[in-house]
Amino acid sequence: MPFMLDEFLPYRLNVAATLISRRFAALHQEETGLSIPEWRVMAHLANEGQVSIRDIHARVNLDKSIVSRAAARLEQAGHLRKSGHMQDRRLISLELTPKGQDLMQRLGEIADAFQARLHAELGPEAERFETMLEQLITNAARGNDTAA
Amino acid sequence: MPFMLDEFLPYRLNVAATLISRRFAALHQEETGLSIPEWRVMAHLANEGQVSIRDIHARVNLDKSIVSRAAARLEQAGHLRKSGHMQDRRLISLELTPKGQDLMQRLGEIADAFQARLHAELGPEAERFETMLEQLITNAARGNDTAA
DNA sequence: ATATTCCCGTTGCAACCGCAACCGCTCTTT
DNA sequence: AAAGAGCGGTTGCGGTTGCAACGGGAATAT
Repeated sequence: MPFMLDEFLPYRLNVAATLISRRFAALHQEETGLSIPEWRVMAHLANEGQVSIRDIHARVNLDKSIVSRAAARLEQAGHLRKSGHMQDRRLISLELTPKGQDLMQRLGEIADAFQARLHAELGPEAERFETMLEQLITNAARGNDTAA
Repeated sequence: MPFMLDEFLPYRLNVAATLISRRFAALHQEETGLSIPEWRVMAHLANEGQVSIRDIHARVNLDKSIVSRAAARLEQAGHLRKSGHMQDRRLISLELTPKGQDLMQRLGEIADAFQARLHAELGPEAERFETMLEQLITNAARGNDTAA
């Protein structure tokens, strides 16, 4: 049994992730033009209100620098506004502009529809799937590496 | 319900994929130094023998150019050998060198062990999980986009 | 046989990623 | 209060990605 690449879980996860992301991108890309990092920043802002870069970095699995640059692009595009934090002047408060809120409103619907579609395709066991995915993430998150 | 990013399947798939890939990389990186594309090319060669670039491209979800460059690096490192195809001189035959075979031998063991470990962490339903993952992939593969 | 079309692999290029260095600000220590 | 350590965000840089264009080779049509 020489080892089969396409039965290898990491490989399949990667393939699934890129394909699904492409599908999703195809649904909103033309309307929004957002990249994946930009989309994540927007989505996080949409239900957190005022947030700093480091918060996003900690929450959505993106490097500081990526969040920083995504935010710069989004500000440039008029989707969010940066403002200084007054207690701690190192921090920067990010906040959606009305324009950004509108966009996310629309995008949220697209995302929800897509999510529903995926669930439908997965059938009744979609919930199980999500749970196990969660399992994988948390296991990997706290370095399950050297331990045995 | 403002839309929760971390219940969004594409997002979670992406996070899971990158984390798992990181875990796997940590296990073999130091020994092999292979990047993900390189690893895929090697793995495919390991159980296909002589293959052309386009075959790999079609099988392992990588752009032509990426396969081409990965192959160049691997040849440079002495893991594979390129040779011209004689029927069709457009094609290039890639083949593992003995050194490359040794590496894949070793790497296959690491991969199998990791796979086993993941299955253990997922518990008895790992099979179900794999099946549904497959489902997602095939659904996405043949453009499930515009079809309402 | 020649021209047109198509295919394979490589390369150019612009964008992006990840990491580390950096600068300014805050907190702690003394 | 001054110095040092620590934190937050940006920027520089090497390497990678993805796409489109290219050049050589094969296949088809006339």
